[in-house]
Amino acid sequence: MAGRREEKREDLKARLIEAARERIAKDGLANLRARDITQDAGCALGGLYTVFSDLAELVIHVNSATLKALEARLTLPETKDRPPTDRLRNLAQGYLSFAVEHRNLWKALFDHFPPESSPTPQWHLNEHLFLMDVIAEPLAELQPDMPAQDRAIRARTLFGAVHGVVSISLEGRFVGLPLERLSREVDELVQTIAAGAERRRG
Amino acid sequence: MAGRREEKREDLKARLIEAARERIAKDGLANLRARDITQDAGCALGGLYTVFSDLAELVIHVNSATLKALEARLTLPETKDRPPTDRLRNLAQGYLSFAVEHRNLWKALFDHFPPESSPTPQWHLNEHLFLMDVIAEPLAELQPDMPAQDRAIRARTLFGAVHGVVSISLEGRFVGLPLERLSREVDELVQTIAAGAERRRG
DNA sequence: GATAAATTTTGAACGACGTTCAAAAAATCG
DNA sequence: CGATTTTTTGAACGTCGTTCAAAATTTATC
Repeated sequence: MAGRREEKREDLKARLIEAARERIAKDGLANLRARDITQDAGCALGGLYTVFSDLAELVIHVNSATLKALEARLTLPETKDRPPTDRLRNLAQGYLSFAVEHRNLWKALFDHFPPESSPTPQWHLNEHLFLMDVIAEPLAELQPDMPAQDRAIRARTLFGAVHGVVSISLEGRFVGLPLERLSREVDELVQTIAAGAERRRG
Repeated sequence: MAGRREEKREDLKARLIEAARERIAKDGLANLRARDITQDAGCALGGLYTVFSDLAELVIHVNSATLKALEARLTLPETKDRPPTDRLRNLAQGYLSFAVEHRNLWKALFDHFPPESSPTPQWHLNEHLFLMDVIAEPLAELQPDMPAQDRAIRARTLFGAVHGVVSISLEGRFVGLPLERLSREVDELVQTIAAGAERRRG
């Protein structure tokens, strides 16, 4: 009967994360309430604070799950041996469709700012890095002579550009575009950047 | 003694906006408190609600002022008659430096989501459009044959790309870049996109 | 200028929230 | 089974945005 303690604790933790995940997916991060989560998870209000230090830490675990789902979506072997530009285009389209299909969970990735009292832990910051890696790989084929560090920075820039176009559209601060048109804009952006990179190669 | 009423009302409104602006600039949108604002503005807590329907509406007025400041920064006649690509590069650098110099006010532009009960008014949504216009102008020179509507969409994409790169960096979700390097990434991104646009012209 | 009526300003009070912690309940041990 | 430790509970606290009856002030009337 050893480890039964830890097991129950992990079970509660998982239930809380799942409850929070569903609430965020349905109503958005801004409408997340500790009382709703604990009710859904079947524990008392205080139970949440026996597992997490605060609500922000729970949200980080939800975001961690979202990042894993995004990684799964972006590492499908779909276009394993296509030209690097096509692989980048595919990544961008995958990012766009993930954002559209899981809008609230995706938005929570960027809308959540933990209080200064408990900043984002390093393990979660590191979880973002796969994004850079999946982008850097096709980039390496496009510009084999670029130093790895420059390539990492360039991957970040490419991600930022695609992410910016997607989020400007989905946050609806400007006039909304039909998804079809947004998809084309993203695709042309990636092609343009990829062509620009290739042109400088060698 | 006519209009004295309206005058006092407008004065209180201005004091509240300025107090909120200073609080956001110093401590960020997330730390904005109605009690702090009214104390700074020299009125009672309830006074805020005689002028604005809620705190969100006051924030919109602060964001309106920030957008006007950004517009002023981006419409300096600095590079009035330089090639269109240089003008785009200049706009991007101006956007970056504005974001760096007024980080919290700039962040508030994108972190503020009014509740569904009182969505962003049209007049404020319209205030964002100058951004599209200042970008569309050099784009028109680069691709004179592109239909105006396509150009408007393309301007949005270009803005989104630059904004994304800047915000990914300044929000510190990934490893931070030295400003100098960030500036170069933005510049090369704009040059690449501009070159890509020009290549397709005619 | 005194008094009444209308308007503006005030800040205590309210409900909702995240968080805490003493007490109750449950599990473990001798 | 009683004693002791551990876990779970939810009432209570402090803070927040917001409201609104009452107080203060301004305006109107004579």
